[in-house]
Amino acid sequence: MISEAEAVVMEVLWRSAPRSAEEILAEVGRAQQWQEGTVKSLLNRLLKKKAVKAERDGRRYLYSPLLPREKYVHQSSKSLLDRLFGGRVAPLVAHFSEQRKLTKKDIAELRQLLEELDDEQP
Amino acid sequence: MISEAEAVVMEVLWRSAPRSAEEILAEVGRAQQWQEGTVKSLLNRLLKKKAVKAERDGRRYLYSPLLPREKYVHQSSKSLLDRLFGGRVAPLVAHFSEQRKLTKKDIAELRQLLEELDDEQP
DNA sequence: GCTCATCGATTACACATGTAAACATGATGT
DNA sequence: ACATCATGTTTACATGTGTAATCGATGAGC
Repeated sequence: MISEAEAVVMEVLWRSAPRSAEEILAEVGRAQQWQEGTVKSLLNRLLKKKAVKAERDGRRYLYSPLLPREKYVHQSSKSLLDRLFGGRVAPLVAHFSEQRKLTKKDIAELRQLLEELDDEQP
Repeated sequence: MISEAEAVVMEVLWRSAPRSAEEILAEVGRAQQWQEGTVKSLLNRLLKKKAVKAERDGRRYLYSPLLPREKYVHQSSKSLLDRLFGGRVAPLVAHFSEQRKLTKKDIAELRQLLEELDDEQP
């Protein structure tokens, strides 16, 4: 699958695409301390993995995601959930609850969510 | 940190410890197709990482976890949550909800959980 | 005491990953 | 047309990981 460093590049493209390597570097170079070559390498690996595509734009390429963020998020979350929580969501939430890591906002949103589920499935 | 293959060994020890390498192999060997040497290597890496300890028992060693499962679970979950959901729990649950991956049991438990939170914080 | 079976420790090796330098090539200014 | 610059491609290299074979020590049976 796609690695953590690669995912950083993907996040940039998911926010907005197509983008040139230079633009990607500009956006990510600050947070990560990456050189140009690093971003180029990552882009090439992503191309090889068919996670992004590149279209020529004059001298350079513009990159766009092929792998949808939704899919990546789902794969990652499901894998974690399966490995650590027997594939079930409630135990995960319970875990964060025990760690007091639920914000008031989380709680409000969860409540909201559950209500909506009620409405949907009468 | 501790890798996925290593975590498989840890799970065995978290279920019950101390255990000999042989016992660990017996328990994981079926599911994973691991040879003896593989388990030994993983145990050694875990020792080096201070994730387990070993106490002599005659000719062999008995291994026990040093890293608590709670800690491992928390690190892994938090890292995923931060990277993919802005560090917040509700969006993760929403994600699974959209994917229709909330079981009835999940929903019931979440509801329960929220009620308990109400009681706790008056 | 010598030999063999058992364990753990060491070493191996291919592939992934993070990080980047070196190289190639085509566009550009002069 | 030529040198230079900007871009992408190839190669590099250390470290981590999955998977194991081999080496070495140590206790057990003869």
